[in-house]
Amino acid sequence: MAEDKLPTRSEDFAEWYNKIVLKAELADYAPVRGCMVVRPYGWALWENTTAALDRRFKETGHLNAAFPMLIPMSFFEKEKAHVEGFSPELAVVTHGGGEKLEEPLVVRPTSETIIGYMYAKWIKSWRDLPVLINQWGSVVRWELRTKLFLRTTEFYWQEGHTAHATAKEAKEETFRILDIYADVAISEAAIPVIKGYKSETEKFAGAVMSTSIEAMMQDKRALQSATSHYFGQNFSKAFEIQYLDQNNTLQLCETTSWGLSTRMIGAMIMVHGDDQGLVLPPRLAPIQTVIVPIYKNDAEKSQVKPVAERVFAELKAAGIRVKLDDRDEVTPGFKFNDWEMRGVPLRLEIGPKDIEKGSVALARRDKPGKEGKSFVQQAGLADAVAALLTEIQASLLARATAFRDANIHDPKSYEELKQVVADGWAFSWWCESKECEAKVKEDTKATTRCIPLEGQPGGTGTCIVCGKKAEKKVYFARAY
RNA sequence: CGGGGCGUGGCUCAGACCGGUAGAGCGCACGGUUCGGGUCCGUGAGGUCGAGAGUUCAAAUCUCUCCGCCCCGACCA
Repeated sequence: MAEDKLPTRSEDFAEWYNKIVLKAELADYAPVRGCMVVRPYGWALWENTTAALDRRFKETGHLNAAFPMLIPMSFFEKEKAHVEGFSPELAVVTHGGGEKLEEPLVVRPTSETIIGYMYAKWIKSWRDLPVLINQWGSVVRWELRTKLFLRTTEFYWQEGHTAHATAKEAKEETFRILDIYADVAISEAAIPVIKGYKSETEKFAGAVMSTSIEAMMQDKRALQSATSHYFGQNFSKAFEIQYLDQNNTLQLCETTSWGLSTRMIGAMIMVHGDDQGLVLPPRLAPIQTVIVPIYKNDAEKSQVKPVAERVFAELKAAGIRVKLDDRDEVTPGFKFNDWEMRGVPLRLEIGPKDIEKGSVALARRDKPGKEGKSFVQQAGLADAVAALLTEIQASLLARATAFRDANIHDPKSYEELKQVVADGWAFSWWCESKECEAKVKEDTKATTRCIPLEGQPGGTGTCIVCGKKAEKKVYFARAY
């Protein structure tokens, strides 16, 4: 099986990533260009992520709905920036039922247009506002270069679309959702993300303001992990989303949209994984604890098996996502490696020695080797396991945060910036001009990731590129 | 679309330069053996050699065309 081993992250990070996705059976290549099949283990991880998000959306008053995946081509032409942004990557249906269609239908790359159309129909009065709707589904974008989970032709996501009476409310909504995204990333996925504004060049096609959460991968590249946009009246003008206010005056709505996709799975892989394979955060891991029974003959098996089954039942009853690996055709050593590769946070071993001592052996995925190994009594095991899972979750976040902070630099000169973004992020004053942004990209391939909402030093400084006065500091990094 | 690499059982690849009727390891099935860190032995199933055309008595191998995949760049959640 040697040739099947993962390359190490330092040898070839891109190849390590591809192999891990395939080997851990998160996803596989589909027979369609740039598309992937999300396999059950990967989908379970996504479902846990979506559940965490969906709960928060509902707690903040949002409702789920479903809109068509086919959108009339003409809808895209109604908002100038939107069509310019998306037309290069549209998949278009030209035939239906054997006949050429009068108007081609676009396979949705995002649903602002068709939802905007419906909102225009539904919204008449100030009493109808706000409209807070989310949709779970998939979209298609004809990307030139794809990569499993990070950028596939079709990808799964949620897209929220809201309409409000005032700019203030719409902006509040934009940030409310950004906070939810950051909370899910940090407290569920254990990914320390940075919230911020996108620059003019990086913002969404048709947005007045785009915000995002940005995460640092282990190769120090940045991954935009979710976005939340404020549209002002751009889409309400294009689709005539209007309402009568309390003074019987016709007003345009203020709208937002926001999305988080299966890309988040890619972020988890690249933030936490190690050379053994996946490392999943306990809160989202499909299997939180795997039990590996150990025996070398039928006599031992008959002793070990009932205990393993009892422990399994206890953990399950305690609400822990637990799996009992009772395969007879492979050895315990094989199972250890197998579940490590699949990122299960905690392994629980039960063998003859444990039966004798009334104990079990625990092995933490985040701390391979002796450091993460412990022995605990079978009595009160569920509490001990739950506590350990909580600790692992915290330790993953702490480790990722330390890594991120160690790789964010504050270059003193443009020359130094060029050096640091080759293998890290730069946090620098920037005059917010497109020219300076373009120069950095040209010289280093790094782009502005976001102007962070928090952690601005205050006052003013001088732009790291041109030396002119700058109001804000921005992150420069190479992005996925 | 530009640059690079690659298409041979499920996977990783050998065979190609020098044409002669397809191999290995892993995986898979079955039997036995083993089991606290990727057991070992035996038996067996499994291949339009990416596709098409051409050259030839004969093509995985030579020629041409096409298709697909991966990596790097432009586009992007």
